[in-house]
Amino acid sequence: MKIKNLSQLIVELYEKLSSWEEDVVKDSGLTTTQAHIIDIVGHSGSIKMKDLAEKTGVTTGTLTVAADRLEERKLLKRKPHESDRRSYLIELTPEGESYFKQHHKFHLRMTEDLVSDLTEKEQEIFAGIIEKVLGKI
Amino acid sequence: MKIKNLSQLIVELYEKLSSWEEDVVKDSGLTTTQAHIIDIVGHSGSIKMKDLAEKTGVTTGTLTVAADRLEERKLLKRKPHESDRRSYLIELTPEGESYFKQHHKFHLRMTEDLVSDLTEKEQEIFAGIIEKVLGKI
DNA sequence: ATCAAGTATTTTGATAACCAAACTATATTG
DNA sequence: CAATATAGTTTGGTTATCAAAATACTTGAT
Repeated sequence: MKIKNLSQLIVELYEKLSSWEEDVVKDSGLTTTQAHIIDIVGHSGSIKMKDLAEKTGVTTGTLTVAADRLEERKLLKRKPHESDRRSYLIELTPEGESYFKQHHKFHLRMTEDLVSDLTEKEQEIFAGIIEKVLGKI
Repeated sequence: MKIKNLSQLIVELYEKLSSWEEDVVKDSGLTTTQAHIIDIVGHSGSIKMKDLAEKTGVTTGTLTVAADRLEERKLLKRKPHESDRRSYLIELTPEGESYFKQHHKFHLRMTEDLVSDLTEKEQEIFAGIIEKVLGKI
């Protein structure tokens, strides 16, 4: 297998996933950053600003503003940290949870769509290879 | 194969690729948009603003500004269209070409790294599955 | 040939993302 | 307790982004 071909295929796959994700996020009325934040909080549960900023890959200053927007839209809330008065815990509101679940469902549909031409066997092999690539095996 | 597992794996793979790409682009001193534009022009060669905007997935207004920045940095240039005086052809400068080639090399290294734990056979299967997923077969 | 309609790009006006650095409030440590 | 560290916000500045208006040119129909 020439690395060149494989590289090209991976880039194309990445672009396909990327464009799907962007389309669905924009349709939902959030920016990609906002959706990313909802997704991380949805997965992590209650999380400190600082840790959330780190996971999101932005500075705390950037996150402050993004959290403001999401709080305005009632998708998340800041809860005072019980033992550290400098800190907040970020949590999803019911609306935020609902967005998160919906987005999760989109991923399932997207995956179904993506692998619809693969046999059951091929899907398993695909999963195994991705696990290996991710260093999970 | 449960779609749920596969979906999770695909999301994780996507995130891994995404973070690699972002890291390397930021290190290069360009924004992701700028790198995206260089990449598209590098692949397409001489291309009209309108077509470039479409391929990049932004409005022509957005592209005008981005092209200005890249022209300031001497990575691309506007060349008047020979037969349509409303239009420009966008091309990479030698510096732009050099950036493009370097980025391409990064993709190759990334791919090598990514599939280093796979056997030759597995790499071929992986490529075949991606081709199928992309509708190339 | 001319004039209306269409097209390519730029400009404008607004919101949002993003960073680094300064700032505020609280916590920790010597 | 004082000095230092940490969590989050604010500030000042660049860039991305869009929709809609403006500009300059092309095309099609009469």
